[in-house]
Amino acid sequence: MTYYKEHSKVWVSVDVIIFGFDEQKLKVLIGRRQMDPGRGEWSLYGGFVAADESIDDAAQRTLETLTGLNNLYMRQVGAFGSIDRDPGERVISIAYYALINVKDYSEQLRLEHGVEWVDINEVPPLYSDHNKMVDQALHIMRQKIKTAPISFRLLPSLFTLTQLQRLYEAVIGEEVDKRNFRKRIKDMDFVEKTDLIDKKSSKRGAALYRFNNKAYHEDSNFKL
Amino acid sequence: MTYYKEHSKVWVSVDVIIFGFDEQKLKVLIGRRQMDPGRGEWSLYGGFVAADESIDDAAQRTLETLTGLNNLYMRQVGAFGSIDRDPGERVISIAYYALINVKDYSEQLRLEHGVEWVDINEVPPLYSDHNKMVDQALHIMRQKIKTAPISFRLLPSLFTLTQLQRLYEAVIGEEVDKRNFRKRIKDMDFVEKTDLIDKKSSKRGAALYRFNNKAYHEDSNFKL
DNA sequence: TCAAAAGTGTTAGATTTACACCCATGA
DNA sequence: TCATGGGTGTAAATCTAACACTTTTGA
Repeated sequence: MTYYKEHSKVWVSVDVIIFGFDEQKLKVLIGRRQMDPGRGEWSLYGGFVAADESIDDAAQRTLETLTGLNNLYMRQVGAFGSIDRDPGERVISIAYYALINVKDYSEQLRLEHGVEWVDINEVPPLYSDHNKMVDQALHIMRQKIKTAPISFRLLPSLFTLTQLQRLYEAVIGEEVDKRNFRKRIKDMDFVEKTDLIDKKSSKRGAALYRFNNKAYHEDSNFKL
Repeated sequence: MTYYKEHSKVWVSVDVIIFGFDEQKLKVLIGRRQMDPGRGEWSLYGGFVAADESIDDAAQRTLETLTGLNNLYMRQVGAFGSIDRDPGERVISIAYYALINVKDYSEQLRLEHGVEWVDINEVPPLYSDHNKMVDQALHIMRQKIKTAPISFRLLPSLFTLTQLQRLYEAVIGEEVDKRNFRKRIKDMDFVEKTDLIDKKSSKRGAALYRFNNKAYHEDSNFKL
């Protein structure tokens, strides 16, 4: 195939913006770069795309290496390809964002990889164009959370309506009216009230709800 | 940088979904592939990303090579990276969509490149994953046209409200009410009525409008 | 007993939708 | 004169937004 050979190849990597929700805050997982160039700078977690894997598989592998989890919600953000975005060599990177329930992430694995949850509103300057990636990922997620049931990927399988509302507020960055919010949730038959009570958050206790994915697929009218 | 060398490089290309509006139809520009593999198959127009250009520049260059135009609206759709998406070699491709006023595209250049406008509803099977690219581009454009003034990139600088409506209908794929549509447009002060009359489309003649980009940026309330 | 979070309806205002006729003109 | 596309307003229905008090219970 001499046709291809006229052109030059480049390294392609993936970078993953991992969102989590904890202590009423939306967080993102970052760590100090362990290698040159940029050693010691705050950075997203990433990896190179191998010759024998798709970019989606590379992202999945990267995410699983870091978290030990392989069934997380993940979507592409886009490709980042300035010539000198990587100070070492020409590398084109494809960003993905993933959603995780913080409690599902083994503290041991987190420490082993030296990554930390930082508040989305307090992200420090990151290596290369990683801040841009985070901004774009957040922008996409903000749209998505209004029209698709992704909130439940960030919460425990049982959650209270207040938790759901706090998460929603943390993502869109503004507060919403409690009664109006609950009204909208009650219209969604696939968010089911259980007869379990959460007593951690209040003395009175709050009803625990569950997302019924099957019911959602039968009648997916989602609108927040 | 031995760190990079542990990994393998791949070819990266760009593919451009060029949308145009003509004869009340939304069209996309495709041609027969001139090279192996896939010679003769319908395909998007694309090109390889060179070592010394950003992916955005590669897309711009590709678009300009094909159209001779360099100030078109263009946005990234996303990266496509299945292992065997290209039957020849491993190539990761980044798709972009561009908007063009069909009248601005030199017929001579079009013929030289052997590309054709086909109705978005009649796109034939395309090379590799190009149909998927077109679908995703269209999906993004459908969202975008409701919240951003991109319609005007597909129309002549002077246009009638009926043209604008037909374009909008062609993009979203359904008809809308004439009076309600015009009401919404009249609320946008940056769509300015000129005192020119278009006599081509009707005996009575229709007022020609113009998009005032400066006025838009001063007060960008766009909602269709 | 009181502090703290859970839970619950109504109303006014804004937005959206549906709908039908007259106008100007060239053929 | 008539066929064709241009142009215009109103009313009902729906959706959205604002708003405050009672309940439960552990400390």
